[in-house]
Amino acid sequence: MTEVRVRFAPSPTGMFHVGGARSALFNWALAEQSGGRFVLRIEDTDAARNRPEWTEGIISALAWIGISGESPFFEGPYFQSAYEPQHREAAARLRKDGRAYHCTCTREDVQARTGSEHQGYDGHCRDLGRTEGALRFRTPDDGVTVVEDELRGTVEFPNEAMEDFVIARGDGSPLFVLANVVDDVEMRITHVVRGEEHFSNTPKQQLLWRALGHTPPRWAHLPVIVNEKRQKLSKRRDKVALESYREEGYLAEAMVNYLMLLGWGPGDDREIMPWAEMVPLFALRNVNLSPAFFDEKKLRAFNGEYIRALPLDVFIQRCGAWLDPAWDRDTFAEVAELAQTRVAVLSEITANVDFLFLAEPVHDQPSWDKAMKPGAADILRGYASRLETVSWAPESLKTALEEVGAEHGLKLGKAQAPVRVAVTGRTVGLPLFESIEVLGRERTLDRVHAALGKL
RNA sequence: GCCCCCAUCGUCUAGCGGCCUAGGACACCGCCCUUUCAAGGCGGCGGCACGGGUUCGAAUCCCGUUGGGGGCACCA
Repeated sequence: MTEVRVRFAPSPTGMFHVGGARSALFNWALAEQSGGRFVLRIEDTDAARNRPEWTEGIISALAWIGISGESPFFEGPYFQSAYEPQHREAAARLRKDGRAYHCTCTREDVQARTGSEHQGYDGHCRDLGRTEGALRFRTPDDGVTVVEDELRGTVEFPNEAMEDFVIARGDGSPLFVLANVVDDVEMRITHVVRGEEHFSNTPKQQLLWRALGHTPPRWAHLPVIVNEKRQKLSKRRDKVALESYREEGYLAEAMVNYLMLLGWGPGDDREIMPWAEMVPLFALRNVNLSPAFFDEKKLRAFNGEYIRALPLDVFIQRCGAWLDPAWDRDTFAEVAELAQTRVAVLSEITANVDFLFLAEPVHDQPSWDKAMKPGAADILRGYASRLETVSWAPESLKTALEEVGAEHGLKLGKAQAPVRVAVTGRTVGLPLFESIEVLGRERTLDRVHAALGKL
């Protein structure tokens, strides 16, 4: 059995996005489960739109989700631009074999002749024996081109609807459709697993594979990922950059897990599943064919699951990047466990613990108004006086506030509100008495008095 | 306009002719727990787009309709 060689071929024309990540992951799973190879090829032949930082972005984003040269299944990255000689050579060969011909027609010429902007090229230059102009591939006039897609089965494309397409520009530079095929041939790709947006190109590419004297690979076209409006995710419209999710504090493990579930499922009732368990289960034939909506809410839920599953020390370490470097890590460690069930994305850690490190709690007027109802001053005054002498532990701090509340006919739930806002600045947050314990007597008293002064 | 694909709760999916009174997850709504908020537990809401066939039997197979999506560059 020949080795499975899949590829992922992004073009560095923007931030690496979640759709690409899912395609990469599916390919990665295929390579890993079969002991094959995952070839990364950067299609950098559109100089006008490429930028080196996009290339770096792709590579680092892939590494983030576990796809990198550290794995024996990884091969590359190759850069398409380096293969231009081969592309030109292939074009020349097709020309020589009579499979392609030069054409000097402009778009306007063709439209003028066909009288329609929807009609494709009319084959005008086919037999004119031109020696310059764009190079067009001669497509069959009738019959059908049959594509065997791993997900959709046999699909027939009428050749009548396929124009003689351009494979090289007038200046001889190769076009995507050609370069892509030549590279795949060159890199001995056995399975082309890519987004559905490439499906329409497949009959053309298959014709090219054959014209070049090779057996086409197995094709599999993945459904696209859509936004809430059911349209293909767009870099301009939608939040799609993997990097932005990373920066928000999504864990790679959660992202990988979620992405794998877009269009595919392990088959049982489990969803939270580590990569290693998914790999042997993954199969192209079980991939759904309809577009999947990228639901950030669900991603969030997954991320929360993964965060909670983290050992405490790992959680503490992972929070590091989101905490102000000036904030004391030992202090943070004291409340980290309490925070762990309260953050769904790591960036949320800040709002949970900032009160411990800031000179004054964050100023939040709505929270203040909500908590400082009439009677709040009595609670704060009463609690302040007990704070002077109470034994400094959560239980006694709690009892003290319960007593103050009781004096004013308030249950703890009500009585804690003004104290919480005075101490942390917010109406919601970590358990109050543990927070106070860590904050310390002096600072707590200062804050309660400060609040009293503002009332 | 032309070519192609797709169709199970709001969303992601399980289902691959009888195990389906259609299962799970997210979201949403209750209740419990509770110092706030989470987390956790329990429960609820909610779907096979429609119409024809095939079959003893259809969410599952076929056809049509409708609805979505992708593609039609001297871009990748």
